[in-house]
Amino acid sequence: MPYIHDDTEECKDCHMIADVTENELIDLAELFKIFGDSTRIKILFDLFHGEKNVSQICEDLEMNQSAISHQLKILRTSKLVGARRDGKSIYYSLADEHVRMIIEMGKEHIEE
Amino acid sequence: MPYIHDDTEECKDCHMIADVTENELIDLAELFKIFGDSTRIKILFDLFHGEKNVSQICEDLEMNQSAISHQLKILRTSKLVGARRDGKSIYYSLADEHVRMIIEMGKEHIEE
DNA sequence: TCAACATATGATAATATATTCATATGAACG
DNA sequence: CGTTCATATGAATATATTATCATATGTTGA
Repeated sequence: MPYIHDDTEECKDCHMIADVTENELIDLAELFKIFGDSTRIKILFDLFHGEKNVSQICEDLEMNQSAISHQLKILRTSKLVGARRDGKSIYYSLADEHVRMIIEMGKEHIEE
Repeated sequence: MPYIHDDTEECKDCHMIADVTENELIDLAELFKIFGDSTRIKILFDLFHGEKNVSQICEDLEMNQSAISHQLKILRTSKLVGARRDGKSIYYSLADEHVRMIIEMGKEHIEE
């Protein structure tokens, strides 16, 4: 695979983005996969408005609590959202500005 | 679903990105889903270097032609790549700069 | 401590997705 | 026109993913 290298050595054949290894590409696909589900993207979008607890997210998306929790776990594991406990509730929020930017970027693409 | 509206009317409850409808979010997830497969992202990445025909892509990714063609069809349908025929070969290329930017954005997120 | 509430988790079933194999289409050229 | 090369496509299988149901964990306050 000429342009996808096993390590991060300088590539003799190409000069653009030869520093991307196969594993990095797999990670990248993994990241986009997280955004590629409508429930998860609705959750992320819901969190654009600030932090929310699980019950609020369930109400907003009109979905059952278990489904939401399962997806929140995936988002947490991928470090796309953060969580903090306050009493019985757990509040979720977007992890960083990248999340916002990636979504905005996709939005722009679609809106054309 | 307070923050996800069925139409694009002005929202009374929120002021940020209330112009996103549920269908737009589904489209957005659909777009990210395309990037969320390692074969497709390798193809897109391969095309960063300029247009290539199917055989070249197969060689670069070390994958069989049918698998590549199936994924190219998905990329074509989603308008992420363009295709032109030259004799017996069909040359594929990235459709626009957004594709490049979305990938770069994800790459940045990962590299942190 | 126990009941009530909020959230997480495991198992299951339904659905979606990717790859492979076999074959079809389509172009070039003798 | 028939063969060869390049690509596309359909069917089948294997695998991954999601939502649901039932239940577990953890927190609060009586």
